[in-house]
Amino acid sequence: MGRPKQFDPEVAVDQAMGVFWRKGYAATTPQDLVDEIGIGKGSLYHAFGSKHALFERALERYRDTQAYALVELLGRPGPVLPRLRAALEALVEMDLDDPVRKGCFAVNTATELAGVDARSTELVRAMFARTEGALRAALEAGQRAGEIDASRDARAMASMLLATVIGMRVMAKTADGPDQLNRVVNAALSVL
Amino acid sequence: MGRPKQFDPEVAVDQAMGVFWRKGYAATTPQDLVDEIGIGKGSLYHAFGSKHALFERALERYRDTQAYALVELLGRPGPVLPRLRAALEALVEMDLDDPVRKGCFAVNTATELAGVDARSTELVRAMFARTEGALRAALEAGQRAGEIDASRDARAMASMLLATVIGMRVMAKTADGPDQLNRVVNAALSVL
DNA sequence: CTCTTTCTTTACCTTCAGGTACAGAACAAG
DNA sequence: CTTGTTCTGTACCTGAAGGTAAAGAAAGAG
Repeated sequence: MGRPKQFDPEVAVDQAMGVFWRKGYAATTPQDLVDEIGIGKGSLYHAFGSKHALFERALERYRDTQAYALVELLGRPGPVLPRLRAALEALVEMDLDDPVRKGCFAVNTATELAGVDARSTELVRAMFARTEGALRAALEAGQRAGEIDASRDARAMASMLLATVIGMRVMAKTADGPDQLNRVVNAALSVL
Repeated sequence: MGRPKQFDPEVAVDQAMGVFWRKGYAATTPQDLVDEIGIGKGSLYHAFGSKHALFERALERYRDTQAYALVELLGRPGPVLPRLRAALEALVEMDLDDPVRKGCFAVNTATELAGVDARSTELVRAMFARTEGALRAALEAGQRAGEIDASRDARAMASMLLATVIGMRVMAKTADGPDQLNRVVNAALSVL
């Protein structure tokens, strides 16, 4: 009962995610949010409580959509190396094709809020850990299939690949062309 | 002539760098700056013009001290691989020993301001390029000395190492112990 | 057709960001 | 010892951040 909402909260969180992702937490104002979502400030605060609470929901949404997509892609069946290459190339293409170069929301949040906001820090840490786990699982599958030298430490390689991916996504924000990032992808895969 | 300054602008820029590095650009207020530097707001604006101008000077100072230190370390004579390991381990130790986990100021600025502030973006791009160049020079020296397989593409390895270093410094902000980062260092060096 | 509940709108509030203005203080030149 | 110049301190300003309050609108319950 009661008056029904004039907007879909899930959609609103999605739109808020876009703003926070583009501008960062501190630089995003309530005005930016209501402009993007298209509702009044009253509704915004009635539905979400605070800018910070909405940010958390946006970050969770990122985890459940974007971050999950990478994990899912890595977990598919079939040969590992081509899948890994496809995943990295897809990230590079996504990042460079984006006209505003938002990069990775988790990485942006790590640099802005780690140590400042415990909940956000934890969400980012968990996303990193999940990605690392997916990389490790893929590498181990490749080792079992004989695609990858089984004497190498899959866990260490996964950590390094995670660092490489994170670094790439930062570099995508300043890179002027695809060459640098393509070199990273090729070098990273050539050592497995 | 005229009244002499009561403070050393170089020192003030250094202190400002600390604040911006810790909190980021948007989250730093003029009040934070005058509190840290210990001068009045009048002096602050008289000496530096604007928050943004001071930020640029702080970023340049970072380049000339911190970023340069890494390049210098990589450029020293002697065997390359131990030097590379020492450099990476020093970064990890620095990042983890820092109680506020500031990470890398250039990386933080890349994620916060790339695409928003052209001058800062360019400064960061230049720092990345310099570091990449130093890595490449070190790798090529290692190849000439027979320490590193000369058939490998030094440029691509340098790009990958740059990405790895950047990624490591982001991960240092959320990592709860040194294990993950040590794995990254070991894996990165084991593939050269 | 009222009552209750939930949402929307508009207005409003407090604090502070980011910066300016101006009067006075500290120098050097002449 | 005045004059011109640069620095300092205090006061002040405008706008907006982040959020609250109150009144009215839209639904279902009975």
